[in-house]
Amino acid sequence: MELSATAYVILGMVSWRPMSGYDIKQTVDGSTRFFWAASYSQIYAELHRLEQAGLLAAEPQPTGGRRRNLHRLTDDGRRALREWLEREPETFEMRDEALLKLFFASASPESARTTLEAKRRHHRALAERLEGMQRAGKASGYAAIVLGYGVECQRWMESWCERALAELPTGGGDPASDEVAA
Amino acid sequence: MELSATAYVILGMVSWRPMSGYDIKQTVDGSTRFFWAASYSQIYAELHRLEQAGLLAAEPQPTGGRRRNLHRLTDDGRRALREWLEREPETFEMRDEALLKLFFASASPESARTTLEAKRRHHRALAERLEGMQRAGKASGYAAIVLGYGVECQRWMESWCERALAELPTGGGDPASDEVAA
DNA sequence: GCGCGACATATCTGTCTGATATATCTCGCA
DNA sequence: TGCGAGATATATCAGACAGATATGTCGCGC
Repeated sequence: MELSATAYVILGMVSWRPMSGYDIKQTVDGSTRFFWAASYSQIYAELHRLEQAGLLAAEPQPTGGRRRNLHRLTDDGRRALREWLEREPETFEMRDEALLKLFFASASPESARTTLEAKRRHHRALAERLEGMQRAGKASGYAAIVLGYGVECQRWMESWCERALAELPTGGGDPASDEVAA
Repeated sequence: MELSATAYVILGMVSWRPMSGYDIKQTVDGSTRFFWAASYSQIYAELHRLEQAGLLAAEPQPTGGRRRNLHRLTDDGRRALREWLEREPETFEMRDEALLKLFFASASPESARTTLEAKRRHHRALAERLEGMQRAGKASGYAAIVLGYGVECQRWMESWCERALAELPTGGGDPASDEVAA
C-alpha cells in the first residue's frame, strides 16, 4: 500500500489524539507547515483513502446540526506509521523564489539588493514567529527539537542575506559576468 | 498576464542564450534545481504558453530528421523577466521528510537517530556535489553567489544534524513527552 | 552495422495548493 | 432579543508540478 507523505502527516497527528479534518489542518498550520504543508483538499481526500484502507476509523460526532467526524488510528494505522518512521526519508525540496531572482539578477542588477533585503525580512519575520512559539512552550519532546531547527535555520538564512548584502558591489553592478556552463 | 514562477525560470535561462526544451531541462537540473526544480511536462507546457503570449519566439532547427526548437526571448519577454525580478519574491517552501519523521518520532523513538543520520548524510552528499561544481568553476556572477548559498546551507544543515545527534538521549528514549498544543 | 547513450519532444497519472462554496455554531453587542 | 462576525466543519474545482514513460533520431565505439 503506497501512501503519500501527507498521509503520514495525518496518521502522525491522529496518533496524538483523535481529530477532525479541521483539527488536523489547524495543527499542521501551527506546526509541520514550515517543512510539510497540507491543504484541506489533500487532507479530506487522504482521510477518505486512509479510512478505506483501514488505517483510520471515523466516528461521527455531530454537535447539534453541525457535522463532525472524529478520526482515530487503528492498530494497522499505528503499525503503518511506525514502519514509515523506520524507513529512510526520501523527499528534501526547497522552493525559494528569492534565490531564483538572485540567480537571474544580471537581467536587472538593481533587483539583487532589494531581493536580498526582502529575503532577509522574510526569514527574520518567520524566525520571530517561531521564537514566539518556543516562548509559548507550545512544543515539547521531538516537536521542540524540530522547532529549534526551524528557528536556527531561519536565523542562519537571515544572517546569510546580511553577509551577501555586505559583499554585493554597491553601484548595482554585476559581480563578474554571469551564467552557468551547461 | 499571470505566469508561474517556473515560466520565469524558462525566461531567465533563455535570456542567457537561445535554448531547446531539452537544453533548459539540463541547465535547470545542473543549477536552479536545488531551489527551483522543473519537469519536462512543465517546461514544454510553459514553452508553448510563453510562445502564445509572445514572450518567446521559437525557430525550428532540425538536425537531419531530429526535431529541435530553439527558443529565444522577445523584447516583451525580456521586459516581463525584468518586471518579475523587480517584484517582491513570494514563494518560500521547504519539504523535508526527515524533519517530519523526527517530529513524529515518539511513535518509534529508535527511528530518531537513524532519521537524523540519514538527513546528515543527505546534506553532506549534496554539499560535496555543490562544492564540486564550485571547484569546476561552473558558476560566475550571481549564479556563483547562489551556489555559495547552497553549499553553506547544506553544510549548516549537516552540522545541525550532528549537534542534534549529540544531544539525543542515548537509550532510544523520548526527550520529554511529545506533542504540540493545538 | 549494431547497440548504447545522448538528444529531443510529448503526454499521463497522481500529488498538492489555493480559492471557493456551503452550512452550522458561538459570542459579543446593540 | 436578534443579528452579524468569526470560528468550526466538510467538500470540490482549476491549475501547478513531478516522475515515469513513450517515441524517435543521432553519434560513436566496437
